[in-house]
Amino acid sequence: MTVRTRVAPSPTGDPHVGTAYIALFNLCFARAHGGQFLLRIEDTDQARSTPESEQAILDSLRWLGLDWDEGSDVGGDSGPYRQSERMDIYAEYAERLVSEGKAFYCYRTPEELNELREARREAGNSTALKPADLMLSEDEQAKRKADGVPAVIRMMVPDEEGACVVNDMLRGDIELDWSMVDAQILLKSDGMPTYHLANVVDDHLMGITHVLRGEEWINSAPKHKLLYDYFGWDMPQLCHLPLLRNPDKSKLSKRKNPTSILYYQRMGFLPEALLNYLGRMGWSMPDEREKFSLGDMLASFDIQRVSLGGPIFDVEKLSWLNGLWIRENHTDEELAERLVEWAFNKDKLYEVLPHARQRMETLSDFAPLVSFLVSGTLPLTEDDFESCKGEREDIVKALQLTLWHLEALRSWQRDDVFNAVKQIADALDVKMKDFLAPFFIAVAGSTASFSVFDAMVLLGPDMSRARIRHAIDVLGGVSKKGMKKLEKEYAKLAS
RNA sequence: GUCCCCUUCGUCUAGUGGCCUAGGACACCGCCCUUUCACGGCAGUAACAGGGGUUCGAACCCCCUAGGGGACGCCA
Repeated sequence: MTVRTRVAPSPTGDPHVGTAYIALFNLCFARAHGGQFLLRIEDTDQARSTPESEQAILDSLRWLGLDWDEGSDVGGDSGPYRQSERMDIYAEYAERLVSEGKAFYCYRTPEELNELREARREAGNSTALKPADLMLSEDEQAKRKADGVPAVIRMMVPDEEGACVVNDMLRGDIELDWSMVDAQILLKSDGMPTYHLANVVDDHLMGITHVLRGEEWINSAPKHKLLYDYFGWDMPQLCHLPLLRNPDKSKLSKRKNPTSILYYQRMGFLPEALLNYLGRMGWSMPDEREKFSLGDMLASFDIQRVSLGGPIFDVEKLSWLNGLWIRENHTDEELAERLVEWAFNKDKLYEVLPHARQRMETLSDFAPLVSFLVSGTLPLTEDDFESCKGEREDIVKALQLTLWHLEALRSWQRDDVFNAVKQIADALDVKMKDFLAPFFIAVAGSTASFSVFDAMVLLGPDMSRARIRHAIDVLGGVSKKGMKKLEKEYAKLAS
């Protein structure tokens, strides 16, 4: 048995707890059956995958203790399929389908596609475009080709009534109407494969027998099944795991919750506790024990014990569990070691000393100056913002607009953060000095601190965003109506 | 809009036709321990979404309704 997890960097490059969640269950399922657990890094979208974002994922998984087996394709020089000179294998497979009439070149423009989808929706149908919808006359096809219109390769799909039956290890047979399945793009105009092609080809080449992935993939299973049929390959057994949710039950997202493993790391959660908690999401030990290690989980793993309701990620219970791990599994000596490893070490001191030293008269000035860097959520109250200029409403607005801008940031260097904040300050026509005041409170807990930009860089993107979000909450938050208004305003600023 | 998945305390869950007057954990509340707070101990509030079947018997099987979520991209 060979099981794989495909991991893709999130748009901002942060390692997502959802990725670790899926990886954990893949690992348990594979190892509990004496099989292999392989990892495959997704790198078909150049905009997302950078060497740094890929490395961050690998580091995070390793930090959690999720080690993958030999044969994984995790970048560097080791990967058999990801190296750019090998990317053309996907094109070859796509061409093979074209020559067999199972795929076709498509020269349609984005505008045309929008119109076609709109027409279908208005007719009350699904928006799935079929080969027949996309067909151009031979003349037109040749003309566009000659004009150099970008082409993609799409797969042929049945255009008939009826359903595709997909088997899921937890749900049994699922019937999905063929009418919902569109002529999926397999090869993009830049020559890169889409997930669907890459996924099927890689899994086949890697000898994957079982795929455990998130529930959001159920709807594309028919496409994958069809591709396996087209290639004449055996399809792996599928298993769709429930999705981790925000407190409002929507799919776990960083806009509503810290989702980066780095955040939990910086917050001071132990990897074994975080992993333990993820193992409790949608799964339980046969004896209902709350606290268990990866080894314990492995020893009693049974995929049938997965419950299908999407679990809400509850930081409070995670904290309790983390406390249990700290208190019950560490001697003073071990705890001291962990603290040193976490933040109380020379490297971290060197990071902050340049910012702190100008403000020190005695050594004892140091701790209060930097304590916010090793704190979790700051104990703020509304009164802390009293010294800030402007109405409370305007402060909240400034915080929220900037928060969105910071959420969109790809890179978290000092200049990037500075520019993002400055853009909003300029757009709102507020002097930088006044604009920054609430950010000092939110991020450092006080206006008497070193540069808020340096502070945010040291804290990292997720902790910084979480602090700003917390400040907004402390100030009373934004009403649903107000939020819509702000979103409109932000859209205007951003464009 | 179309299709798919899901539905047990506020939250995570146990439960696979009789052991269910539905069990555990977090949170909350109360008491005890304690010079404070926390930890720990004890106790309490709190759930089978609704309606129809099937069955001697249904949280569990079937159907309908409702609610929630997801998918419908040259993202994964």
